[in-house]
Amino acid sequence: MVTPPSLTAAPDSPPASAGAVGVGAPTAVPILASPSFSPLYQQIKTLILRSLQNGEWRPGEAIPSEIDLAARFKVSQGTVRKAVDELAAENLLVRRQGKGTFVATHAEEQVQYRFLRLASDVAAAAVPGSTHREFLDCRRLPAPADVAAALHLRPEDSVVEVRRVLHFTGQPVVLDDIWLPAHLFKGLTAERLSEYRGPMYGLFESEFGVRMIRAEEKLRAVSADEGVATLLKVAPGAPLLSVERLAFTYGDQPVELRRGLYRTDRHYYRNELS
Amino acid sequence: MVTPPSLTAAPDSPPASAGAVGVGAPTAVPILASPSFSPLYQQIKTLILRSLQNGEWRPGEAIPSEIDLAARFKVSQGTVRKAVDELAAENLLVRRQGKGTFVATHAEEQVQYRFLRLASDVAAAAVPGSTHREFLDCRRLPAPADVAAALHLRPEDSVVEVRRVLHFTGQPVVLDDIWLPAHLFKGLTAERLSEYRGPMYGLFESEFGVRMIRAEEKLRAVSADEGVATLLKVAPGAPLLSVERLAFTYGDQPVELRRGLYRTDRHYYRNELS
DNA sequence: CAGTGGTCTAGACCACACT
DNA sequence: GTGTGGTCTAGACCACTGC
Repeated sequence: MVTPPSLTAAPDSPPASAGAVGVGAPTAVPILASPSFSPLYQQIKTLILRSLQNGEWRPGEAIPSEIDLAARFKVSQGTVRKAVDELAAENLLVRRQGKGTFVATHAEEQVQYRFLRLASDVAAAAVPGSTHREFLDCRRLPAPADVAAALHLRPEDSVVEVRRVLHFTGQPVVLDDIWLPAHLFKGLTAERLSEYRGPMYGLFESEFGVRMIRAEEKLRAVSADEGVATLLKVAPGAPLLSVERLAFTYGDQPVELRRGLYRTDRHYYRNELS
Repeated sequence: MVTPPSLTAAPDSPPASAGAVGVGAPTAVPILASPSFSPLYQQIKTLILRSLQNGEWRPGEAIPSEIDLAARFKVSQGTVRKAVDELAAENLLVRRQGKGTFVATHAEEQVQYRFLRLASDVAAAAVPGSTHREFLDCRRLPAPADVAAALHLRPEDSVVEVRRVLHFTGQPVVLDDIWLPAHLFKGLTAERLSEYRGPMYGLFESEFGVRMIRAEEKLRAVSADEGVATLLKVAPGAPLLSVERLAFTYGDQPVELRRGLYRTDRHYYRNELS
């Protein structure tokens, strides 16, 4: 008999000082959040996540080195490493050997358009050839019921509604309707959207401090109604790919609902299964 | 000066005995495949992959314990662990604490329909409610040019062509045309397909030794032609989701081309972005 | 050169599953 | 209890980047 199973409270466990708990002896003493066991590296991961959320490190910046983090959390470098590994696997951090570990961003070089899965039938490269964004509308309005439900808003909350068209090589391909919680995006206008160079999520990061972490999409095939047909320059009734996206920021909080209609006569939506 | 950079040939490196290379001293001595450096755990990963491909361990079976593998490859348990971790992340292996590490399979409990991304608008659960598979056709024929190209076959090779309809809760939802290299699927008939309980890829594993590892899909919206409309019980011209899948086995070898048409009036194709 | 992430080892202990 | 994967540590060395 040593310790009761699945409850390994250290006899001399110190009061939770800064969050994580150190080890006294050469043996690890994981802190226990109570009945549910949580490994040390998971707790470290949560702490790093919190710092990311708090904006302690901004997108694109380097976070402290593993050695520094290990000292700060009073754990071994290997434990920090495992936490960072998982955050990198979730695309929240980016490791660069010899340089450091950086906060992921949508507003950067290669990994642009992380969430856009459209590819061209002809162009070998992805989409970014000659892209043009046309913003048709940007207004504040009370949240429609379905939008409020998806974004976890109250019926009296308001949202920003954006409508835009994406053109590739001169052709309209994507029509997006986008809803954002108005209280998070004060001052968002069609003009600022038009002026900004780079992906929309980059602007959201730098101007509003809202970082898109992950998203869920629901795809369907639909027929173009007349208004949509005109905007996308297809015949009424033409088949379009409907992509409904719910995007989340830290803590699985939904912060964007997007309903897109894609022309798929010259492009396709690519996906990888494994 | 110790060793020339990026070329760390061990002075006493033994001839590649069984594959991996041991360490003489308490210090690791990674073998080098030549100019391109490859960490030890990557080499171990390749060796495990080879054993999987050779069928040394069958789908669903347990592979040797980490300790055994470490002894076999003459590396530390930690190095084996990292190799296995990556293979588990790629869904080739499944770790089960306390029990062992198992070869992933499509023919098993929960993880069934790993590659089917359809979800129902109503049913909370995924699809597997009341599913019925109807096989319309299964024949051998010379590979059409596009199919041959996708599957890396020569024009004179032949393929097995399968046509089937998937029904959920009594309704036809999916029409699939499937092409398989005939030389890998000798003896595949509509009857055997109908008799088999469980996912098609499960039958491919157990009966033909072909394991689907990953797949690429291209999605588009299309209009139903008359033949398809009849089979899926929709109006001609109705929008359908077109899903073209190329599935790969070990070594990125393509072994299945599938063209699916999905009704998306009561179901949708779900996807996760991160 | 120093600093960063990346690899590897050896050993201890914990959580889980079976018998 | 035994054996499995899971966690944690400490220390050594390697590879890459930039001063």
